[in-house]
Amino acid sequence: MGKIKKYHQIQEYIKKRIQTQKYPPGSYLPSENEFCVQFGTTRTTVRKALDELLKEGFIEKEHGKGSKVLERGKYLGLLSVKGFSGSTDYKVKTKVTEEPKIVAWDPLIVFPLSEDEKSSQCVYFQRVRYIDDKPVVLENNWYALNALEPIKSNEFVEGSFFKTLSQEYLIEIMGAEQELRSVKASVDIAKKLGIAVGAPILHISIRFRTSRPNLNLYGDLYCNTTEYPIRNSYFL
Amino acid sequence: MGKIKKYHQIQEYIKKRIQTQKYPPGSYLPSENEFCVQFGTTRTTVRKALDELLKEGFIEKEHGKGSKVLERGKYLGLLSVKGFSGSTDYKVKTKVTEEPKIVAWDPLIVFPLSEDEKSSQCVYFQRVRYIDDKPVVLENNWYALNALEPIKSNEFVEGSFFKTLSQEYLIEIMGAEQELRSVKASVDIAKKLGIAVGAPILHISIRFRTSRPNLNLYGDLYCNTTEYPIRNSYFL
DNA sequence: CTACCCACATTGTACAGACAAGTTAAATAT
DNA sequence: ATATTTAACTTGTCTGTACAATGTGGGTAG
Repeated sequence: MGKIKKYHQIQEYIKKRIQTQKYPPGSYLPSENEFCVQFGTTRTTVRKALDELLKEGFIEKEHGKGSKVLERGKYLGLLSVKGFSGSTDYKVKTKVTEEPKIVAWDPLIVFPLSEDEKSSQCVYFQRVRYIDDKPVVLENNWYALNALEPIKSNEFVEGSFFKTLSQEYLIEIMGAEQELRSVKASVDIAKKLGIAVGAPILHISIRFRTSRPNLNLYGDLYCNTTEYPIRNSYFL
Repeated sequence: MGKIKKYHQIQEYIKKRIQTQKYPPGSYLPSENEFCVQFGTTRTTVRKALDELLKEGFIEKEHGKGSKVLERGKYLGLLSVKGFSGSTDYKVKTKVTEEPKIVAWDPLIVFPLSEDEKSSQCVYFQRVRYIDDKPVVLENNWYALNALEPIKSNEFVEGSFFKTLSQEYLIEIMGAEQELRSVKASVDIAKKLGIAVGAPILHISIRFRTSRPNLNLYGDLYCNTTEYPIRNSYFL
């Protein structure tokens, strides 16, 4: 029985307005009391909704001031290249080296696919990340065609695939699993990253779980960590 | 001004009893109403305390049943070797190769030390983790002497340094930052891990932040990921 | 004996109100 | 004009209550 929870309705309403930039990052939400009037409820319920958004990382609260909309994208615990998003120091560029296209699943993927996924075809695209005009990360991406249509790279919101998912499709990252290996660069990867064959490379296999049922994003990253190590931080 | 928050007192009371095994893992806490009587308060306040413990990962709640004490140690987002703690598949052993001793800070540490830490001496110990009797991880550890006394390895609770901190010193991990690099094995590391010199090795520099002010734990890990990749998962 | 139902304990949601504590800007005093 | 006080508004804490939803075990009807 899909029970309607009032706090959940409020939570989803606010979340949608954040995702669609009606409440842009950095701005303050209406006060708790204003939401009470708007939804005909009490602060207890509104605060419960805001607490959930807090846990999901959409907002932060400031005592005596209000609830501020956060910049989305610092996925807690997610691996990120040192300097990424702290983009003042480095110039980060992304080039799509293989446009999204429909292919068969690649056996490279180390995570077991669901039956739904196996029965579907697969959308694949490849990107290379540059820092200071030097290639640092080679990135292969896959997802099931029956869960999400192919998206042309020139339609990416601000060039970001994840931002596109959030703002255009209202899909959020719920979690991820990763496997990390240190390997020697193959000929192909060495060429694409401009390094020596056999140089030590960090290989990351990753599966993102999303808020859309049956949609997982699979990634296969090769990182040249000699100059730009991978960073990862998280807090409880 | 008495900034004592009632829910925080209850939260700390329950946390201490969990850490000292008065409420052992797997057991159920007293019901919310029992805590209400015990602390002379209402369910709203007790539930706030339990919500905090939920967020900290000490308990989980089961609708209609109660609040269950969780096994501590699956630090969200923490890197762990595949198979670690899922110890049914693999035999994991830890050998302390260098007993805790007082030394000067090692320049290997990539994180900036606080003034407090720099002015203190440093406790160092080294461990090697084995899976199926094969060495997989070489681990250097440091922390400031003025923040925590040296602990002999034979006093570790169940051989675990983190369990010792939690149960004997009531110190919890609050978060961590990591830097990951893929490097070639040096002569020393190759010997200790039983691999070829120059083999690709995952180098992890990590700083744990703890609930004790001024106490950070610094780690420097070298992982042979060819057979046992590093795993990392997290969920929102 | 089995299957069902019901009472009971537990957590989940929601309402209504009170006061504390932090922030800000307008009003006031110097 | 500047500094201080005040008032208004915000989020934080807490009380008290009611009912809903879920899990458990015992009693009852078959």
